Amino acid sequence: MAAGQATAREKLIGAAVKVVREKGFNATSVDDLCRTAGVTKGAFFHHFPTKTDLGIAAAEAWKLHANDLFGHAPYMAHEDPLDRFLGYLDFRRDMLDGPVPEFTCLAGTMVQESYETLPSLREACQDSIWGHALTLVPDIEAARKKYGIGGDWTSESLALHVQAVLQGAFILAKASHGAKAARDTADHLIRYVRMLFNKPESRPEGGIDD
Amino acid sequence: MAAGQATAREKLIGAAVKVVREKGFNATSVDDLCRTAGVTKGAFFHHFPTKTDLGIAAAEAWKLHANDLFGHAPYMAHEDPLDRFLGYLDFRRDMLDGPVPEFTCLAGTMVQESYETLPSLREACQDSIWGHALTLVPDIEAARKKYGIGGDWTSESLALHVQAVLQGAFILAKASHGAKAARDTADHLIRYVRMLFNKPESRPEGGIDD
DNA sequence: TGACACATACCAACTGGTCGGTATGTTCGA
DNA sequence: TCGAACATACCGACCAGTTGGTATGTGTCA
Repeated sequence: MAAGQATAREKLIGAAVKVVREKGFNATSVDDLCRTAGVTKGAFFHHFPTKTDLGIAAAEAWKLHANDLFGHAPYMAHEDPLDRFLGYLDFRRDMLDGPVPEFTCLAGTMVQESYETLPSLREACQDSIWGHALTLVPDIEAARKKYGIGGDWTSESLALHVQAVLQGAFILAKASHGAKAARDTADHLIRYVRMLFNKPESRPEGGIDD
Repeated sequence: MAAGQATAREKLIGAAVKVVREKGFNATSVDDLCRTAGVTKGAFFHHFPTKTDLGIAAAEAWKLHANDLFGHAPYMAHEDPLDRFLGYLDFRRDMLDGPVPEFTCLAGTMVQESYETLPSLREACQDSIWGHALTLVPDIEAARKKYGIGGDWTSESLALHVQAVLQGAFILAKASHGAKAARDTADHLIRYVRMLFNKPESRPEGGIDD
């Protein structure tokens, strides 16, 4: 609290974010988490009444982390709301590289294992996913107004669709142990959004290849 | 195999499909599965060397079930390949009703918990997802030829994109304990495919509301 | 200033119960 | 009478969570 180092609580949340994304929530034991965090079991249950409560805290931390990361990314400097939205999508597609456990979503992983059995964790995951998705709504809404885009859809639903496609991309990446299918599906998403806003693929030279 | 009733093996696979979709793979115990199937533990380990092997068998059965269900659905009667493809998408969106555990994907659920820890199960899940996705490719390919649709994408990638969006829709449904967000994201997918094929929303009266 | 009361952070050993899996039958049709 | 298909009883490992304790503040009042 006062000093500089991470507390046991923070170390445990960090360990949960890491290990749960690799093994899933149920397969991650409290001992796993303590070992990874470098703390004892006593410290664990001092800070969290149950393992589920650590999951909830991790989901909250995950949302804050995501909103901080994407809220301060380079593309946020764009003046145009559509440029910011498209910048977000490009940024997310370009994140789909490196080891699979490093770009997947903690909340999306945990909710699959908890939605019928751990209501409080399910709720925390929903809050994490929705809480991030809805940060996109103002830009989408502004872009629609600015460019006069109508259509039979809401800005909220498009923001959630973006998250859905990314979550689906993570599953393909996990299933195939590689990111190619995930990148391809992100490209389809980007193509869709550009079509919605009448702004088809613009860059004259893509540069990247697979 | 020979007689009429389901064998213990078949009952166990059926139980796995049901219970794993509700609770996840790791949270489902062998005793759970035996209880649900109405067989004993001896029967379980007579047919499957490990719990993982039942997961693998369930993933295979899941693929066969899906390909049978969608291969014989009403929309398959359409002559036009694009109508069949769009019929598939409508059918899948309309399935997003009723209890969440009944429309979600077994393979997508299991792969999240196994991709880093159980290679053989991960592979079976990939085979299940890809094996179903690729059944869409011939119709997509034929529709592109018939209507002269080009674009910088492959038919395989679109087939996988469809599965990705559905998988993502399932996660939104699980997170929100309801199907609304899932249906909305399916609508975005349908809108995208129609735009790709220059066939915007056609029905004069949707009929359904939320 | 210092000593007492209290709170926070953490620790190692332990517990009751559950887990996946095994060992050893029993049943029954060919 | 043999083997496949089951059933029953059981095992050691591991699990989430508990216990009783220590070390280190922190506020407060004589």
